[in-house]
Amino acid sequence: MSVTSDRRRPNLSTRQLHAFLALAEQRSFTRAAAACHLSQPAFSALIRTLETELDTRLFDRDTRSVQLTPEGRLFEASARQLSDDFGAAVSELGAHVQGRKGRVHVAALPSLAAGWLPAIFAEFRNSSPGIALSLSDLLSDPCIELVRSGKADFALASTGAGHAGLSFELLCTDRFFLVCCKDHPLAGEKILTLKKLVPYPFIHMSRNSSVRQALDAALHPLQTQTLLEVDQLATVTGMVEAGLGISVVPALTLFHFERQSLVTRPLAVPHLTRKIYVVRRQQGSLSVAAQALHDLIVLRMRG
Amino acid sequence: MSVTSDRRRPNLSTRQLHAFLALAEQRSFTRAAAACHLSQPAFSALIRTLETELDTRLFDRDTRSVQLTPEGRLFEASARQLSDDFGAAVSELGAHVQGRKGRVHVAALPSLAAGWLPAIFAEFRNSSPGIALSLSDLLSDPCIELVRSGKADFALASTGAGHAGLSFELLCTDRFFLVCCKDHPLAGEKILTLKKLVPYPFIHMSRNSSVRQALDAALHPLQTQTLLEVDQLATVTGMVEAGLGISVVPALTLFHFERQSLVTRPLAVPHLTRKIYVVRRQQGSLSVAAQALHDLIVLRMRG
DNA sequence: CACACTTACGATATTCGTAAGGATT
DNA sequence: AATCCTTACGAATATCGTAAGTGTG
Repeated sequence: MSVTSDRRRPNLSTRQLHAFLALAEQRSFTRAAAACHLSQPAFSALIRTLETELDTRLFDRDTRSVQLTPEGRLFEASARQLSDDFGAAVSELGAHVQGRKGRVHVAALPSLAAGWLPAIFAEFRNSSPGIALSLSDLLSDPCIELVRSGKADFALASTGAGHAGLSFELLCTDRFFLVCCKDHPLAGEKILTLKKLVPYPFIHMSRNSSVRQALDAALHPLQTQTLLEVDQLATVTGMVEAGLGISVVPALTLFHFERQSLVTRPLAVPHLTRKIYVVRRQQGSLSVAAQALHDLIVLRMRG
Repeated sequence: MSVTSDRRRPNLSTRQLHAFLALAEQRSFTRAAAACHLSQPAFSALIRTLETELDTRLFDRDTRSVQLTPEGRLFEASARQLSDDFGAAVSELGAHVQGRKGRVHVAALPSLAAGWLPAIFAEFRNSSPGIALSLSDLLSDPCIELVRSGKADFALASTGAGHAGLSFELLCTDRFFLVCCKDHPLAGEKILTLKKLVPYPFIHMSRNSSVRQALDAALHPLQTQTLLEVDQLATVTGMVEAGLGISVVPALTLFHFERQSLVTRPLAVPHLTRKIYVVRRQQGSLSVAAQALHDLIVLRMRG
């Protein structure tokens, strides 16, 4: 029976590589064994098994001198390279595991991306400066699509619809506020119901925005006087500030409306909420970096 | 007590690498175990050990699906590269060990290089086409210097002087021949002694050649009529053929004198010999390729 | 309940360190 | 005699395969 199997896939370990290199440098079993924290006979056996597995004498050992054979010298270059590459791979992996390196791609609704996330990102960047951050500030559906395709690690979106393969975890329930000019009749109202709002001209977000969808659902069957539909919250700010109309937006967007001439007032409409979900793929864990950012987001929102 | 030592130098084996890659491809412990010729639990333990040593979960294993974690995907690229590099290094080494690849640098006296070695080299090249051959055709001293400096694997030279660190193994004892024109008075002599030669004009090799040194030693105290001293045997051929004089050369150089107009006759001078040695460094073995060529040279000369 | 991974466990192999052996200076 | 590598050997450790356990569709 032939024993060619050993030749085909010798089982080498990094310890053997390290031992080989130590011996090549020290040219002494005794010193190299000490450098490897091994007894000298154990070290000797380590080298012997390496030579057996490679089916070659790597060292000429005269009692008085130890030196590489020509084949050993050939292997030395490979061994050094391999050892370095191993070290680099392990240390790269370690950096990712420890959160010192990595990349996180978050998809989030524009309203969150502009107002609430910046502080979170700043805090995360401060504690994990080695993590590269990407943020896609898009509407719910494109956000979710980025997660599904694997381009984003997770999303902060508002659709609760059951997408197969995705998991939706409720992050928070966003209550709505009236936004109007300081001198608007509604600015002094104690209790703001939807019925009190509808007589006034409205600046709306476009229909595919999460803000608008939550609002429309709550208004039904009331009708508003829609003065304008816009895509960006910043535009709403400008329009309302110019006195063209009022608007209704979730708490997390109030960042856009902190201005002298404007007033923001909570609505007394319990069922008018926008739910924000953390959306991620159902199977497959997050990277260490993504998990850390996820945890921070959840902590700052709920903790 | 902290246990950071495992993190610093994890002991990985090529089997673990191979197992990892098999599982990453097959996405099934059962199939990957089969591919590695292991029982499934043993394979499972192999992966667990790898994850422990790297201090990371590399696979998300739901009972129903197995897939890489983000960190696992990161490591996959490194693992594939490392596995390939290992294979390349081992196979390169194997090729050298089996004599399918390699390089041999021989230093040899010009007289051997031109006449006797070509057939040897041809035979060696035929049986070992992957071995790159170098030949330095120099006088003894430069040949030996190439060996001492490690530039040549071994030399075929004639100095028996004791150089420290070099070993001299007698390869053959070269007897001398008269070379003269077919119509020269000596061409018909039955028994050729040195005394019969000295009256005639001599074409000599230069004093630092091995041929000349052996000859001078044997002549003493006889004196020859030195017509000319030249460096190359081929020049001797031309001079003798032109009828300018006679010469005395070792058997291994007779290749130069196989010509219609010339006669070569053995000398009856037992102590006139040139000894050819195989010179190599005392410690340190020859490469597989060099050893093979060495063995062939010894075999063809002595066998 | 069928399938796939994990845990349990006894048997086998490997690897360790101590101690003795052999060769060279 | 001193030094350095190898061999011998009992002990500790690791790894294997079989079989039982666990969780999910």
